[in-house]
Amino acid sequence: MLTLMNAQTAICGSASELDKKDFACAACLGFDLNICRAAAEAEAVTRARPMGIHQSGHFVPARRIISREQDQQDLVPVICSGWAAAIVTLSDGSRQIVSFLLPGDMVSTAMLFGSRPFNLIEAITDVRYRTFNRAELKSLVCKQPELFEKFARAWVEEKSQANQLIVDLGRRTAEERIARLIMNLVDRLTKRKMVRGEPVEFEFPLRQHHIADATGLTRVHVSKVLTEFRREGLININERSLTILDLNGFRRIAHMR
Amino acid sequence: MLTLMNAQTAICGSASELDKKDFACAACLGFDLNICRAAAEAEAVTRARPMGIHQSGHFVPARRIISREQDQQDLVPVICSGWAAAIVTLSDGSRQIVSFLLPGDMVSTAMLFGSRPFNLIEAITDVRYRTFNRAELKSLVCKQPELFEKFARAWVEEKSQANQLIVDLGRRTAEERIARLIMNLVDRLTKRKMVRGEPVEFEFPLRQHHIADATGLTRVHVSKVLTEFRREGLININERSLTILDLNGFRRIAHMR
DNA sequence: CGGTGTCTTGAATACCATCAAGTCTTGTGG
DNA sequence: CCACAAGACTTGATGGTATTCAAGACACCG
Repeated sequence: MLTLMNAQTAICGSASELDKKDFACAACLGFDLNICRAAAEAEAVTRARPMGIHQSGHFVPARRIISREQDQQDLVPVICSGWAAAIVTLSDGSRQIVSFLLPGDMVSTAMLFGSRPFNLIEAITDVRYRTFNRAELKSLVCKQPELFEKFARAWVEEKSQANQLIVDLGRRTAEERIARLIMNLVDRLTKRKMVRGEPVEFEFPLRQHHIADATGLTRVHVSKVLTEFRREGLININERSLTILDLNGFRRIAHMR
Repeated sequence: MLTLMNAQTAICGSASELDKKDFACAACLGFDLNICRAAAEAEAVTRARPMGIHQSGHFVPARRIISREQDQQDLVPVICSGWAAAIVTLSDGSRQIVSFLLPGDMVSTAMLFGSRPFNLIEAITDVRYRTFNRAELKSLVCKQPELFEKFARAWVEEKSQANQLIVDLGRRTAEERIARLIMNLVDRLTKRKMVRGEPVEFEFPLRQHHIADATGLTRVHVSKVLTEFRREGLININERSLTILDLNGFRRIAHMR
């Protein structure tokens, strides 16, 4: 049985490059949000009759695929560090990003029930993630009401995000979609304490093609809108970092209509 | 405590017009899919220490609102008969239909966890629905593994539908979106035995503005695409009934790309 | 230095929205 | 049952928005 401690050593990739803290739950940026703590606590609670979850840590470099549609039917991945994207690819090669995954995010709550994801997960930055055994995690979720509540909240959040994206893609302009995507990321990153304030500024590893795939636009048009935002002094992007210069003005665009 | 039997009498609306069978679970078109049977069985199982769910039947005429964003925080509605839509309204009056609700559908599995829905539910046809007490239903779901599995499946299905809609709105043409919407409804109605085959034909109460709101298009453009479909001999719509004349041709449009 | 990937820009085009009639349905009250 | 009004659908003209295509600027890297 792997425990939280020795899971940190069960890593694929060059050992020298990997830093222990990247898998240590106490240091995890998504600690308060994610299920690792709950799983660890559950393990502690049930130690009378030890009931640990099989899990393991993994490393994937930027731009590589974490899991395909058919992979890992019985494993539930959780992002420990880095950004990833859940992507649906159409037969003509066009892509739609269904969600961005940030540290502490489960890839999808539906995976707990063995839903065959028809999307693939791709690393945007270097990503460290942890996988849990699905059956074990599921039975633990059913037994631990507190853990169950955590999943319920994650599910509600996931559905709300999906609904918002549907409305954005169906009824909003290119400017609104891009502004809302950024504001959405600001909100989620703020919860993870990954945003420096006054002015709002944070690591922004997305390429324009990521923004295009997430907003249903083309790369070219994303470029035009972003330069327009820059020209108006709303935001600034460079060196993989995004600064919101005029927060109110930007909010107004994101919430317009 | 209301039971399944006397719930059928707890109906708002003119009693004469309401037919008992419209609420009778055994006659419910969504019987195999929905939670009513499971709830009834759970009641039977736990009769030693009776543990029923407070529920009640309701009637709403076509085009009227079933519930607003803030309504019914502690009630979980399930459609018994008729079609409804979950709609997000933007401040400029434009609307996006997030999902169509068919007999046997829960409005959203997320409601089980008290998620404040930021959309409203509107009846398309006359609708009969049943509401369950949220807290009671939730505790029942946690206790009954079989009921839990049913919810899990509904949850997975709901997420899958949402993801598909995201891809359709983000990356598909008007023709594809409309064709896929129709094929999606065919699939869901087939499961409910609400489709006559050879050629495929079924009750289709949607107005063109419903299709427009669901596909992110305008009413005018929906009209043009539909007449084009008709002109090509793919489908035929009249008298609130839709017939697919060229199933393969229509499938090809829906799945293209 | 060339190679690669990212971003930018402009022009041509496809797609869809908007506007404006006009026709056809559907529902309602007399 | 008819007359009328409101709503639903159709059609064509026009314009806007976003895509596609093509070319060039720029940085980074071996």
